[in-house]
Amino acid sequence: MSVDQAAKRDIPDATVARLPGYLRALGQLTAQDVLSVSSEELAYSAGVSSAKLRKDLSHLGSYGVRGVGYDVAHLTYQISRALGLTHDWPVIIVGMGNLGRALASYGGFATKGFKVVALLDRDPQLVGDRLDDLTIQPMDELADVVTPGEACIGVVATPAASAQDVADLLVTAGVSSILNFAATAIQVPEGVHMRKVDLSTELQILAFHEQQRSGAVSDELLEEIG
Amino acid sequence: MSVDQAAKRDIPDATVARLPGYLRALGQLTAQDVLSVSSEELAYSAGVSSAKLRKDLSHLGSYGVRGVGYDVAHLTYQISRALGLTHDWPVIIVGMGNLGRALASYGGFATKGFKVVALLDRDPQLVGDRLDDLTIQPMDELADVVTPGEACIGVVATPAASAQDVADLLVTAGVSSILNFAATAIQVPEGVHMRKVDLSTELQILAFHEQQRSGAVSDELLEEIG
DNA sequence: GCGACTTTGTGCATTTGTTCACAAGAGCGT
DNA sequence: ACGCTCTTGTGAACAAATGCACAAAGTCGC
Ligand SMILES: NC(=O)c1ccc[n+]([C@@H]2O[C@H](COP(=O)([O-])OP(=O)(O)OC[C@H]3O[C@@H](n4cnc5c(N)ncnc54)[C@H](O)[C@@H]3O)[C@@H](O)[C@H]2O)c1
Ligand SMILES: NC(=O)c1ccc[n+]([C@@H]2O[C@H](COP(=O)([O-])OP(=O)(O)OC[C@H]3O[C@@H](n4cnc5c(N)ncnc54)[C@H](O)[C@@H]3O)[C@@H](O)[C@H]2O)c1
Repeated sequence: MSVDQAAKRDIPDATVARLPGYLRALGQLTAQDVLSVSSEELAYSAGVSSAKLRKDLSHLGSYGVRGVGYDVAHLTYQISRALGLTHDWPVIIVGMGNLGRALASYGGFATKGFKVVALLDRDPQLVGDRLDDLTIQPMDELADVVTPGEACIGVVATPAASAQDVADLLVTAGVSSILNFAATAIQVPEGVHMRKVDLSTELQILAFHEQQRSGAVSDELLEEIG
Repeated sequence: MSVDQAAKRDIPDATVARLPGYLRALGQLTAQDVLSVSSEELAYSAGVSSAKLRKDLSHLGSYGVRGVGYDVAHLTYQISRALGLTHDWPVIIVGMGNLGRALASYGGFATKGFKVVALLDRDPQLVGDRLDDLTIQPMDELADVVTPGEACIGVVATPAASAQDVADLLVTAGVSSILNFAATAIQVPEGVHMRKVDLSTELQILAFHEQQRSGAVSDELLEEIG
Protein backbone atom coordinates (compact mmCIF):
# COMPACT_ATOMS: atom_id res chain seq x y z
CA MET A 1 0.00 0.00 0.00
CA SER A 2 2.70 2.34 -0.29
CA VAL A 3 3.07 5.88 -1.42
CA ASP A 4 2.22 4.90 -4.96
CA GLN A 5 -1.33 3.88 -4.09
CA ALA A 6 -1.76 6.72 -1.62
CA ALA A 7 -0.85 9.15 -4.38
CA LYS A 8 -3.71 7.82 -6.50
CA ARG A 9 -6.20 8.80 -3.88
CA ASP A 10 -5.78 12.55 -4.16
CA ILE A 11 -5.49 13.37 -7.80
CA PRO A 12 -7.05 16.85 -8.13
CA ASP A 13 -10.31 17.00 -10.10
CA ALA A 14 -8.83 19.39 -12.62
CA THR A 15 -6.08 16.89 -13.31
CA VAL A 16 -8.47 13.95 -13.67
CA ALA A 17 -10.45 15.96 -16.21
CA ARG A 18 -7.32 16.40 -18.34
CA LEU A 19 -5.96 12.85 -18.18
CA PRO A 20 -8.28 11.57 -20.94
CA GLY A 21 -6.86 14.25 -23.23
CA TYR A 22 -3.32 13.09 -22.56
CA LEU A 23 -4.36 9.52 -23.16
CA ARG A 24 -5.80 10.46 -26.51
CA ALA A 25 -2.70 12.37 -27.54
CA LEU A 26 -0.58 9.37 -26.52
CA GLY A 27 -2.81 7.12 -28.63
CA GLN A 28 -2.09 9.25 -31.67
CA LEU A 29 1.66 9.08 -30.97
CA THR A 30 1.43 5.30 -30.61
CA ALA A 31 -0.30 5.13 -33.99
CA GLN A 32 2.65 7.04 -35.46
CA ASP A 33 5.11 4.62 -33.83
CA VAL A 34 6.56 7.35 -31.64
CA LEU A 35 8.26 5.70 -28.66
CA SER A 36 9.16 8.65 -26.49
CA VAL A 37 7.80 12.15 -26.01
CA SER A 38 8.75 15.28 -24.05
CA SER A 39 6.33 17.18 -21.85
CA GLU A 40 6.53 20.06 -24.29
CA GLU A 41 5.44 17.97 -27.29
CA LEU A 42 2.76 16.04 -25.46
CA ALA A 43 1.39 19.21 -23.93
CA TYR A 44 1.11 20.78 -27.36
CA SER A 45 -0.79 17.78 -28.80
CA ALA A 46 -3.16 17.81 -25.86
CA GLY A 47 -3.60 21.58 -25.98
CA VAL A 48 -2.26 22.52 -22.54
CA SER A 49 0.89 24.13 -21.16
CA SER A 50 3.88 21.93 -20.44
CA ALA A 51 4.05 23.06 -16.81
CA LYS A 52 0.48 21.97 -16.30
CA LEU A 53 1.12 18.64 -17.96
CA ARG A 54 4.14 17.92 -15.78
CA LYS A 55 2.33 18.89 -12.60
CA ASP A 56 -0.60 16.70 -13.61
CA LEU A 57 1.61 13.70 -14.33
CA SER A 58 3.53 14.22 -11.10
CA HIS A 59 0.32 13.37 -9.25
CA LEU A 60 0.36 9.88 -10.73
CA GLY A 61 3.97 9.17 -9.87
CA SER A 62 7.36 9.79 -11.41
CA TYR A 63 7.24 8.10 -14.78
CA GLY A 64 9.42 10.37 -16.88
CA VAL A 65 13.15 10.31 -17.50
CA ARG A 66 14.96 13.60 -16.97
CA GLY A 67 16.69 14.86 -20.05
CA VAL A 68 14.68 12.43 -22.22
CA GLY A 69 10.95 12.56 -21.71
CA TYR A 70 8.23 9.95 -21.23
CA ASP A 71 8.01 6.47 -22.68
CA VAL A 72 4.78 6.56 -24.68
CA ALA A 73 3.71 2.98 -23.92
CA HIS A 74 4.48 3.15 -20.25
CA LEU A 75 2.82 6.52 -19.72
CA THR A 76 -0.25 5.27 -21.59
CA TYR A 77 -0.40 2.35 -19.21
CA GLN A 78 0.03 4.49 -16.11
CA ILE A 79 -2.67 6.98 -17.09
CA SER A 80 -5.03 4.16 -18.05
CA ARG A 81 -4.42 2.58 -14.69
CA ALA A 82 -4.97 5.84 -12.83
CA LEU A 83 -8.29 6.31 -14.64
CA GLY A 84 -9.34 2.73 -13.96
CA LEU A 85 -9.32 1.68 -17.61
CA THR A 86 -7.40 -1.55 -17.13
CA HIS A 87 -10.65 -3.41 -17.68
CA ASP A 88 -13.70 -2.45 -19.71
CA TRP A 89 -16.64 -0.78 -18.00
CA PRO A 90 -20.15 -1.79 -19.02
CA VAL A 91 -22.32 1.03 -20.37
CA ILE A 92 -26.10 1.10 -20.72
CA ILE A 93 -27.76 3.63 -23.03
CA VAL A 94 -31.35 4.67 -22.35
CA GLY A 95 -33.30 6.50 -25.06
CA MET A 96 -32.79 5.34 -28.64
CA GLY A 97 -33.77 8.49 -30.50
CA ASN A 98 -31.50 10.35 -32.90
CA LEU A 99 -28.83 10.95 -30.32
CA GLY A 100 -29.04 7.56 -28.63
CA ARG A 101 -28.63 5.76 -31.95
CA ALA A 102 -25.66 7.94 -32.91
CA LEU A 103 -24.05 7.13 -29.57
CA ALA A 104 -24.78 3.42 -29.87
CA SER A 105 -23.27 3.17 -33.32
CA TYR A 106 -20.25 5.21 -32.33
CA GLY A 107 -17.27 2.90 -32.41
CA GLY A 108 -15.08 4.92 -30.07
CA PHE A 109 -16.24 3.12 -26.94
CA ALA A 110 -14.49 -0.19 -27.30
CA THR A 111 -11.03 1.23 -27.80
CA LYS A 112 -11.42 3.58 -24.86
CA GLY A 113 -12.22 1.18 -22.04
CA PHE A 114 -15.97 0.88 -22.38
CA LYS A 115 -18.43 -1.64 -23.75
CA VAL A 116 -22.07 -0.93 -24.49
CA VAL A 117 -23.94 -3.85 -22.95
CA ALA A 118 -27.55 -2.76 -23.34
CA LEU A 119 -29.81 -0.33 -25.20
CA LEU A 120 -33.19 0.56 -23.72
CA ASP A 121 -36.22 2.56 -24.77
CA ARG A 122 -39.78 2.78 -23.57
CA ASP A 123 -41.23 3.04 -27.06
CA PRO A 124 -42.68 -0.40 -28.00
CA GLN A 125 -42.08 0.47 -31.66
CA LEU A 126 -38.33 0.61 -31.10
CA VAL A 127 -38.04 -2.37 -28.75
CA GLY A 128 -36.71 -5.37 -30.64
CA ASP A 129 -34.86 -3.32 -33.27
CA ARG A 130 -31.24 -4.30 -33.70
CA LEU A 131 -28.31 -1.90 -33.70
CA ASP A 132 -24.99 -3.50 -34.52
CA ASP A 133 -25.12 -6.59 -32.34
CA LEU A 134 -27.50 -5.37 -29.64
CA THR A 135 -31.29 -5.50 -29.49
CA ILE A 136 -33.24 -2.59 -28.03
CA GLN A 137 -34.88 -3.74 -24.80
CA PRO A 138 -37.92 -2.42 -22.93
CA MET A 139 -37.44 -0.46 -19.72
CA ASP A 140 -38.65 -3.24 -17.44
CA GLU A 141 -35.61 -5.31 -18.36
CA LEU A 142 -33.35 -2.70 -16.76
CA ALA A 143 -32.93 -4.72 -13.57
CA ASP A 144 -31.73 -7.71 -15.61
CA VAL A 145 -28.94 -5.84 -17.40
CA VAL A 146 -27.42 -4.30 -14.29
CA THR A 147 -25.33 -6.93 -12.53
CA PRO A 148 -25.60 -6.30 -8.78
CA GLY A 149 -22.22 -5.50 -7.29
CA GLU A 150 -20.63 -4.75 -10.64
CA ALA A 151 -20.20 -1.06 -11.35
CA CYS A 152 -21.85 0.16 -14.52
CA ILE A 153 -22.32 3.48 -16.28
CA GLY A 154 -25.72 4.69 -17.44
CA VAL A 155 -26.17 7.12 -20.34
CA VAL A 156 -29.38 9.14 -20.47
CA ALA A 157 -30.37 10.16 -24.02
CA THR A 158 -34.10 10.70 -23.59
CA PRO A 159 -35.95 14.02 -23.90
CA ALA A 160 -35.53 16.39 -20.96
CA ALA A 161 -39.00 15.62 -19.64
CA SER A 162 -38.12 11.95 -19.00
CA ALA A 163 -34.53 12.44 -17.88
CA GLN A 164 -35.15 12.62 -14.13
CA ASP A 165 -37.42 9.56 -14.19
CA VAL A 166 -34.89 7.57 -16.17
CA ALA A 167 -32.08 8.62 -13.85
CA ASP A 168 -34.15 7.52 -10.85
CA LEU A 169 -34.77 4.14 -12.47
CA LEU A 170 -31.07 3.73 -13.20
CA VAL A 171 -30.14 4.55 -9.62
CA THR A 172 -32.75 2.15 -8.27
CA ALA A 173 -31.36 -0.57 -10.51
CA GLY A 174 -27.93 0.00 -8.98
CA VAL A 175 -26.17 2.23 -11.50
CA SER A 176 -23.81 4.58 -9.67
CA SER A 177 -22.50 6.72 -12.53
CA ILE A 178 -24.68 8.60 -14.95
CA LEU A 179 -23.88 10.61 -18.04
CA ASN A 180 -26.74 12.91 -18.95
CA PHE A 181 -27.24 14.20 -22.49
CA ALA A 182 -30.72 15.56 -21.88
CA ALA A 183 -31.06 19.32 -21.79
CA THR A 184 -31.98 19.49 -18.12
CA ALA A 185 -30.34 19.26 -14.72
CA ILE A 186 -31.07 16.02 -12.91
CA GLN A 187 -30.79 15.35 -9.19
CA VAL A 188 -29.03 12.21 -8.02
CA PRO A 189 -28.61 10.88 -4.48
CA GLU A 190 -25.32 11.25 -2.67
CA GLY A 191 -22.83 8.64 -3.79
CA VAL A 192 -23.98 8.59 -7.40
CA HIS A 193 -21.74 10.42 -9.82
CA MET A 194 -23.39 12.49 -12.50
CA ARG A 195 -21.91 14.41 -15.39
CA LYS A 196 -23.63 16.13 -18.24
CA VAL A 197 -22.86 16.84 -21.85
CA ASP A 198 -24.75 19.68 -23.32
CA LEU A 199 -24.64 21.20 -26.72
CA SER A 200 -26.59 24.35 -25.96
CA THR A 201 -24.53 25.14 -22.87
CA GLU A 202 -21.37 24.99 -24.95
CA LEU A 203 -22.86 27.13 -27.70
CA GLN A 204 -23.99 29.69 -25.16
CA ILE A 205 -20.52 29.92 -23.67
CA LEU A 206 -19.11 30.49 -27.16
CA ALA A 207 -21.80 33.13 -27.77
CA PHE A 208 -20.73 34.93 -24.63
CA HIS A 209 -17.17 35.21 -25.86
CA GLU A 210 -18.26 36.32 -29.33
CA GLN A 211 -20.33 39.02 -27.75
CA GLN A 212 -17.48 40.11 -25.50
CA ARG A 213 -15.39 40.53 -28.58
CA SER A 214 -17.94 42.66 -30.40
CA GLY A 215 -18.65 44.57 -27.19
CA ALA A 216 -14.96 45.37 -26.86
CA VAL A 217 -14.95 46.76 -30.39
CA SER A 218 -17.90 49.09 -29.77
CA ASP A 219 -16.28 50.26 -26.56
CA GLU A 220 -13.12 51.20 -28.40
CA LEU A 221 -15.22 53.21 -30.80
CA LEU A 222 -17.02 54.92 -27.97
CA GLU A 223 -13.75 55.79 -26.32
CA GLU A 224 -12.40 57.28 -29.54
CA ILE A 225 -15.48 59.42 -29.92
CA GLY A 226 -14.91 60.58 -26.40
CA MET B 1 -20.99 52.80 -20.35
CA SER B 2 -21.33 52.94 -16.63
CA VAL B 3 -20.84 50.37 -13.98
CA ASP B 4 -23.42 48.11 -15.53
CA GLN B 5 -21.43 47.62 -18.72
CA ALA B 6 -18.12 47.50 -16.91
CA ALA B 7 -19.47 44.68 -14.76
CA LYS B 8 -20.19 42.63 -17.86
CA ARG B 9 -16.59 42.69 -18.90
CA ASP B 10 -15.20 40.64 -16.04
CA ILE B 11 -17.59 37.82 -15.41
CA PRO B 12 -15.43 34.92 -14.17
CA ASP B 13 -15.20 31.94 -16.52
CA ALA B 14 -16.64 29.60 -13.92
CA THR B 15 -19.68 31.85 -13.67
CA VAL B 16 -20.15 32.08 -17.44
CA ALA B 17 -20.10 28.28 -17.62
CA ARG B 18 -22.97 28.08 -15.14
CA LEU B 19 -25.19 30.81 -16.56
CA PRO B 20 -26.70 28.53 -19.25
CA GLY B 21 -27.77 26.16 -16.48
CA TYR B 22 -29.57 28.96 -14.66
CA LEU B 23 -31.19 30.04 -17.88
CA ARG B 24 -32.49 26.53 -18.43
CA ALA B 25 -33.85 26.26 -14.91
CA LEU B 26 -35.57 29.63 -15.38
CA GLY B 27 -37.08 28.36 -18.62
CA GLN B 28 -38.64 25.46 -16.77
CA LEU B 29 -40.05 27.81 -14.15
CA THR B 30 -41.48 30.05 -16.87
CA ALA B 31 -43.17 27.01 -18.40
CA GLN B 32 -44.79 26.35 -15.01
CA ASP B 33 -45.95 29.97 -14.80
CA VAL B 34 -43.76 30.65 -11.77
CA LEU B 35 -43.21 34.40 -11.53
CA SER B 36 -40.63 34.69 -8.78
CA VAL B 37 -37.97 32.42 -7.35
CA SER B 38 -35.53 32.48 -4.43
CA SER B 39 -31.82 31.77 -4.81
CA GLU B 40 -32.32 28.60 -2.80
CA GLU B 41 -34.98 27.20 -5.16
CA LEU B 42 -33.27 28.25 -8.36
CA ALA B 43 -29.95 26.88 -7.13
CA TYR B 44 -31.57 23.54 -6.41
CA SER B 45 -33.11 23.33 -9.89
CA ALA B 46 -29.80 24.16 -11.46
CA GLY B 47 -27.88 21.78 -9.22
CA VAL B 48 -25.59 24.26 -7.46
CA SER B 49 -25.37 25.79 -3.98
CA SER B 50 -27.36 28.94 -3.28
CA ALA B 51 -24.25 30.86 -2.21
CA LYS B 52 -22.65 30.10 -5.55
CA LEU B 53 -25.76 31.14 -7.43
CA ARG B 54 -25.98 34.45 -5.63
CA LYS B 55 -22.31 35.21 -6.15
CA ASP B 56 -22.67 34.34 -9.83
CA LEU B 57 -25.69 36.58 -10.29
CA SER B 58 -24.03 39.40 -8.41
CA HIS B 59 -21.50 39.60 -11.25
CA LEU B 60 -24.27 40.55 -13.66
CA GLY B 61 -25.73 43.25 -11.47
CA SER B 62 -28.19 43.46 -8.63
CA TYR B 63 -31.42 42.06 -10.02
CA GLY B 64 -32.93 40.40 -6.96
CA VAL B 65 -35.22 41.81 -4.30
CA ARG B 66 -34.15 41.17 -0.72
CA GLY B 67 -36.67 39.21 1.25
CA VAL B 68 -38.42 38.13 -1.96
CA GLY B 69 -36.17 36.63 -4.59
CA TYR B 70 -35.74 37.10 -8.32
CA ASP B 71 -38.34 37.94 -10.93
CA VAL B 72 -38.20 35.00 -13.32
CA ALA B 73 -38.82 36.97 -16.50
CA HIS B 74 -36.41 39.76 -15.66
CA LEU B 75 -33.63 37.46 -14.55
CA THR B 76 -34.10 35.42 -17.72
CA TYR B 77 -33.67 38.58 -19.72
CA GLN B 78 -30.60 39.72 -17.81
CA ILE B 79 -28.81 36.38 -18.12
CA SER B 80 -29.70 36.17 -21.81
CA ARG B 81 -28.30 39.62 -22.31
CA ALA B 82 -25.12 38.82 -20.40
CA LEU B 83 -24.59 35.75 -22.58
CA GLY B 84 -25.29 37.66 -25.74
CA LEU B 85 -28.46 35.78 -26.63
CA THR B 86 -30.59 38.81 -27.41
CA HIS B 87 -30.28 37.93 -31.07
CA ASP B 88 -29.79 34.52 -32.73
CA TRP B 89 -26.31 33.38 -33.66
CA PRO B 90 -25.83 31.57 -36.95
CA VAL B 91 -24.39 28.05 -36.65
CA ILE B 92 -22.75 25.97 -39.38
CA ILE B 93 -22.42 22.21 -38.96
CA VAL B 94 -19.67 20.38 -40.83
CA GLY B 95 -19.82 16.57 -41.09
CA MET B 96 -23.24 15.04 -41.69
CA GLY B 97 -22.63 11.54 -40.34
CA ASN B 98 -24.58 9.96 -37.51
CA LEU B 99 -23.73 12.67 -35.05
CA GLY B 100 -24.01 15.58 -37.45
CA ARG B 101 -27.48 14.52 -38.51
CA ALA B 102 -28.59 14.07 -34.91
CA LEU B 103 -27.34 17.57 -34.14
CA ALA B 104 -28.97 19.07 -37.23
CA SER B 105 -32.36 17.58 -36.45
CA TYR B 106 -32.14 18.58 -32.81
CA GLY B 107 -34.78 21.20 -32.21
CA GLY B 108 -33.16 22.73 -29.13
CA PHE B 109 -31.17 25.32 -31.08
CA ALA B 110 -33.85 27.72 -32.08
CA THR B 111 -35.24 28.25 -28.61
CA LYS B 112 -31.79 28.78 -27.15
CA GLY B 113 -30.50 31.65 -29.25
CA PHE B 114 -29.05 29.80 -32.25
CA LYS B 115 -30.06 29.08 -35.82
CA VAL B 116 -28.46 26.46 -37.99
CA VAL B 117 -27.81 28.22 -41.28
CA ALA B 118 -25.80 25.61 -43.18
CA LEU B 119 -24.90 21.92 -43.25
CA LEU B 120 -21.72 20.84 -45.02
CA ASP B 121 -20.07 17.56 -45.93
CA ARG B 122 -17.33 16.57 -48.33
CA ASP B 123 -19.04 13.34 -49.36
CA PRO B 124 -20.68 13.91 -52.79
CA GLN B 125 -23.21 11.20 -51.93
CA LEU B 126 -24.57 13.30 -49.09
CA VAL B 127 -24.42 16.69 -50.78
CA GLY B 128 -27.89 17.69 -51.96
CA ASP B 129 -29.74 15.64 -49.32
CA ARG B 130 -32.29 17.62 -47.37
CA LEU B 131 -32.57 17.70 -43.60
CA ASP B 132 -35.57 19.61 -42.30
CA ASP B 133 -35.39 22.75 -44.42
CA LEU B 134 -31.69 22.78 -45.20
CA THR B 135 -29.78 21.15 -48.05
CA ILE B 136 -26.35 19.61 -47.42
CA GLN B 137 -23.74 21.65 -49.25
CA PRO B 138 -20.26 20.78 -50.50
CA MET B 139 -17.21 22.11 -48.67
CA ASP B 140 -16.30 24.63 -51.35
CA GLU B 141 -19.45 26.59 -50.56
CA LEU B 142 -18.14 27.32 -47.09
CA ALA B 143 -16.98 30.81 -48.02
CA ASP B 144 -20.49 31.62 -49.27
CA VAL B 145 -22.27 30.72 -46.07
CA VAL B 146 -20.01 32.72 -43.76
CA THR B 147 -21.00 36.36 -43.94
CA PRO B 148 -17.85 38.45 -43.54
CA GLY B 149 -18.03 40.63 -40.46
CA GLU B 150 -20.90 38.71 -38.95
CA ALA B 151 -19.87 36.38 -36.15
CA CYS B 152 -20.78 32.74 -36.65
CA ILE B 153 -20.24 29.49 -34.80
CA GLY B 154 -18.84 26.40 -36.51
CA VAL B 155 -19.58 22.87 -35.30
CA VAL B 156 -17.13 20.13 -36.26
CA ALA B 157 -18.75 16.69 -36.43
CA THR B 158 -16.35 14.88 -38.76
CA PRO B 159 -14.09 11.97 -37.85
CA ALA B 160 -11.00 12.86 -35.80
CA ALA B 161 -8.70 12.54 -38.81
CA SER B 162 -10.42 15.43 -40.63
CA ALA B 163 -11.14 17.63 -37.64
CA GLN B 164 -8.01 19.78 -37.81
CA ASP B 165 -8.39 20.36 -41.56
CA VAL B 166 -12.04 21.30 -41.16
CA ALA B 167 -11.22 23.66 -38.29
CA ASP B 168 -8.56 25.33 -40.44
CA LEU B 169 -11.04 25.77 -43.27
CA LEU B 170 -13.58 27.28 -40.88
CA VAL B 171 -11.04 29.72 -39.48
CA THR B 172 -9.92 30.72 -42.97
CA ALA B 173 -13.55 31.35 -43.91
CA GLY B 174 -13.84 33.73 -40.96
CA VAL B 175 -15.46 31.62 -38.25
CA SER B 176 -14.17 32.69 -34.87
CA SER B 177 -15.87 30.20 -32.55
CA ILE B 178 -15.67 26.45 -32.96
CA LEU B 179 -17.36 23.62 -31.13
CA ASN B 180 -15.52 20.37 -31.69
CA PHE B 181 -17.24 16.99 -31.34
CA ALA B 182 -14.42 14.98 -32.91
CA ALA B 183 -12.40 12.81 -30.59
CA THR B 184 -9.19 14.79 -30.97
CA ALA B 185 -7.64 18.03 -29.78
CA ILE B 186 -7.49 20.70 -32.45
CA GLN B 187 -5.25 23.75 -32.54
CA VAL B 188 -6.75 27.12 -33.37
CA PRO B 189 -5.02 30.47 -33.82
CA GLU B 190 -5.14 33.06 -31.08
CA GLY B 191 -8.42 34.94 -31.11
CA VAL B 192 -10.51 31.95 -32.15
CA HIS B 193 -12.52 30.36 -29.38
CA MET B 194 -12.66 26.60 -29.27
CA ARG B 195 -14.58 24.27 -27.00
CA LYS B 196 -14.99 20.56 -27.18
CA VAL B 197 -17.66 18.06 -26.30
CA ASP B 198 -16.42 14.59 -25.80
CA LEU B 199 -18.23 11.49 -24.81
CA SER B 200 -15.21 9.34 -24.02
CA THR B 201 -13.59 12.00 -21.86
CA GLU B 202 -16.73 12.17 -19.75
CA LEU B 203 -16.99 8.40 -19.49
CA GLN B 204 -13.36 8.17 -18.45
CA ILE B 205 -13.87 10.72 -15.70
CA LEU B 206 -16.82 8.69 -14.44
CA ALA B 207 -14.69 5.54 -14.63
CA PHE B 208 -12.07 7.21 -12.47
CA HIS B 209 -14.57 7.90 -9.73
CA GLU B 210 -16.04 4.40 -9.93
CA GLN B 211 -12.58 2.98 -9.53
CA GLN B 212 -11.83 5.29 -6.60
CA ARG B 213 -14.90 3.96 -4.94
CA SER B 214 -13.96 0.31 -5.42
CA GLY B 215 -10.37 1.12 -4.46
CA ALA B 216 -11.59 2.67 -1.23
CA VAL B 217 -13.48 -0.51 -0.43
CA SER B 218 -10.43 -2.76 -0.92
CA ASP B 219 -8.38 -0.38 1.18
CA GLU B 220 -10.82 -0.68 4.05
CA LEU B 221 -10.52 -4.45 3.81
CA LEU B 222 -6.76 -4.26 3.78
CA GLU B 223 -6.78 -2.03 6.80
CA GLU B 224 -9.03 -4.39 8.72
CA ILE B 225 -6.72 -7.29 7.94
CA GLY B 226 -3.85 -5.14 9.12
C1' DG C 1 -45.05 53.77 10.89
C1' DC C 2 -42.83 49.89 13.03
C1' DG C 3 -41.08 45.59 14.24
C1' DA C 4 -40.66 40.80 12.79
C1' DC C 5 -39.18 38.14 9.18
C1' DT C 6 -37.11 36.85 4.85
C1' DT C 7 -33.63 36.69 1.42
C1' DT C 8 -30.22 39.14 -1.10
C1' DG C 9 -25.45 40.78 -1.92
C1' DT C 10 -20.80 40.76 -0.34
C1' DG C 11 -16.39 40.94 2.60
C1' DC C 12 -13.40 37.59 4.20
C1' DA C 13 -11.24 33.08 4.99
C1' DT C 14 -10.26 28.90 2.80
C1' DT C 15 -9.51 25.79 -0.74
C1' DT C 16 -8.25 24.66 -5.29
C1' DG C 17 -5.76 25.36 -9.39
C1' DT C 18 -2.00 27.57 -12.31
C1' DT C 19 2.39 29.49 -13.41
C1' DC C 20 7.14 30.34 -12.64
C1' DA C 21 11.68 29.16 -12.18
C1' DC C 22 15.20 26.20 -11.02
C1' DA C 23 17.65 22.32 -8.57
C1' DA C 24 18.05 17.54 -9.24
C1' DG C 25 18.82 13.93 -12.22
C1' DA C 26 19.78 11.33 -16.55
C1' DG C 27 22.28 10.61 -20.92
C1' DC C 28 26.24 11.40 -23.87
C1' DG C 29 30.61 12.51 -25.78
C1' DT C 30 35.24 12.72 -24.72
C1' DA D 1 35.33 10.26 -14.54
C1' DC D 2 33.69 14.65 -15.82
C1' DG D 3 31.41 18.38 -17.55
C1' DC D 4 27.71 19.65 -20.89
C1' DT D 5 23.11 19.52 -22.26
C1' DC D 6 18.59 18.42 -21.82
C1' DT D 7 14.13 17.76 -19.48
C1' DT D 8 11.80 16.35 -15.47
C1' DG D 9 9.63 17.09 -10.95
C1' DT D 10 8.47 20.36 -7.48
C1' DG D 11 8.51 24.26 -3.98
C1' DA D 12 6.85 28.68 -3.72
C1' DA D 13 4.27 32.61 -5.47
C1' DC D 14 0.26 33.79 -7.50
C1' DA D 15 -4.58 33.63 -9.15
C1' DA D 16 -9.20 31.85 -9.28
C1' DA D 17 -13.04 29.81 -7.22
C1' DT D 18 -15.69 28.41 -3.34
C1' DG D 19 -18.06 28.58 1.04
C1' DC D 20 -19.34 31.06 5.26
C1' DA D 21 -21.68 34.22 7.77
C1' DC D 22 -23.98 38.31 8.35
C1' DA D 23 -25.26 43.26 7.53
C1' DA D 24 -28.23 45.54 4.43
C1' DA D 25 -32.53 46.00 2.39
C1' DG D 26 -36.61 44.74 1.21
C1' DT D 27 -41.88 42.77 2.39
C1' DC D 28 -45.84 42.13 5.25
C1' DG D 29 -49.05 42.23 9.07
C1' DC D 30 -50.74 45.17 12.19
N1 LIG E 1 -30.18 15.11 -30.95
C1 LIG E 1 -29.21 15.91 -30.61
O1 LIG E 1 -28.33 16.26 -31.35
C2 LIG E 1 -29.13 16.38 -29.26
C3 LIG E 1 -28.16 17.28 -28.97
C4 LIG E 1 -28.07 17.75 -27.70
C5 LIG E 1 -28.92 17.29 -26.76
N2 LIG E 1 -29.85 16.43 -27.06
C6 LIG E 1 -30.74 15.94 -26.03
O2 LIG E 1 -30.70 14.54 -26.00
C7 LIG E 1 -31.96 14.04 -25.73
C8 LIG E 1 -32.37 13.08 -26.82
O3 LIG E 1 -32.39 13.71 -28.06
P1 LIG E 1 -32.94 12.98 -29.34
O4 LIG E 1 -32.79 13.93 -30.47
O5 LIG E 1 -32.29 11.66 -29.46
O6 LIG E 1 -34.48 12.81 -28.96
P2 LIG E 1 -35.54 11.79 -29.61
O7 LIG E 1 -36.87 12.34 -29.33
O8 LIG E 1 -35.15 11.49 -31.01
O9 LIG E 1 -35.34 10.44 -28.81
C9 LIG E 1 -35.72 10.26 -27.49
C10 LIG E 1 -35.93 8.76 -27.23
O10 LIG E 1 -36.12 8.55 -25.84
C11 LIG E 1 -37.19 7.64 -25.67
N3 LIG E 1 -37.80 7.89 -24.36
C12 LIG E 1 -38.59 8.91 -24.00
N4 LIG E 1 -38.97 8.82 -22.73
C13 LIG E 1 -38.40 7.70 -22.26
C14 LIG E 1 -38.41 7.07 -21.00
N5 LIG E 1 -39.08 7.60 -19.96
N6 LIG E 1 -37.73 5.93 -20.85
C15 LIG E 1 -37.06 5.41 -21.90
N7 LIG E 1 -36.99 5.96 -23.12
C16 LIG E 1 -37.67 7.09 -23.29
C17 LIG E 1 -38.13 7.90 -26.80
O11 LIG E 1 -38.89 6.74 -27.07
C18 LIG E 1 -37.16 8.22 -27.94
O12 LIG E 1 -36.80 7.06 -28.63
C19 LIG E 1 -32.88 15.25 -25.61
O13 LIG E 1 -33.02 15.56 -24.24
C20 LIG E 1 -32.13 16.33 -26.29
O14 LIG E 1 -32.38 17.59 -25.70
C21 LIG E 1 -29.98 15.94 -28.30
N1 LIG F 1 -21.51 9.30 -33.20
C1 LIG F 1 -21.36 9.57 -31.93
O1 LIG F 1 -22.17 9.28 -31.07
C2 LIG F 1 -20.20 10.26 -31.48
C3 LIG F 1 -20.03 10.41 -30.15
C4 LIG F 1 -18.93 11.07 -29.72
C5 LIG F 1 -18.05 11.55 -30.60
N2 LIG F 1 -18.22 11.39 -31.89
C6 LIG F 1 -17.27 11.95 -32.81
O2 LIG F 1 -17.93 12.75 -33.73
C7 LIG F 1 -17.35 12.61 -35.00
C8 LIG F 1 -18.41 12.20 -36.00
O3 LIG F 1 -19.00 10.99 -35.62
P1 LIG F 1 -20.03 10.26 -36.58
O4 LIG F 1 -20.47 9.04 -35.88
O5 LIG F 1 -21.05 11.21 -37.03
O6 LIG F 1 -19.09 9.87 -37.82
P2 LIG F 1 -19.51 9.49 -39.31
O7 LIG F 1 -18.38 8.75 -39.89
O8 LIG F 1 -20.86 8.89 -39.28
O9 LIG F 1 -19.67 10.87 -40.05
C9 LIG F 1 -18.60 11.68 -40.42
C10 LIG F 1 -19.04 12.59 -41.57
O10 LIG F 1 -18.02 13.56 -41.80
C11 LIG F 1 -17.81 13.68 -43.20
N3 LIG F 1 -16.44 14.15 -43.40
C12 LIG F 1 -15.30 13.45 -43.26
N4 LIG F 1 -14.25 14.20 -43.53
C13 LIG F 1 -14.71 15.42 -43.88
C14 LIG F 1 -14.07 16.61 -44.27
N5 LIG F 1 -12.74 16.72 -44.33
N6 LIG F 1 -14.85 17.68 -44.55
C15 LIG F 1 -16.19 17.56 -44.46
N7 LIG F 1 -16.84 16.45 -44.07
C16 LIG F 1 -16.10 15.38 -43.80
C17 LIG F 1 -18.06 12.33 -43.75
O11 LIG F 1 -18.41 12.42 -45.11
C18 LIG F 1 -19.21 11.82 -42.87
O12 LIG F 1 -20.44 12.16 -43.43
C19 LIG F 1 -16.25 11.60 -34.83
O13 LIG F 1 -15.03 12.29 -34.66
C20 LIG F 1 -16.59 10.89 -33.58
O14 LIG F 1 -15.44 10.47 -32.89
C21 LIG F 1 -19.29 10.75 -32.36
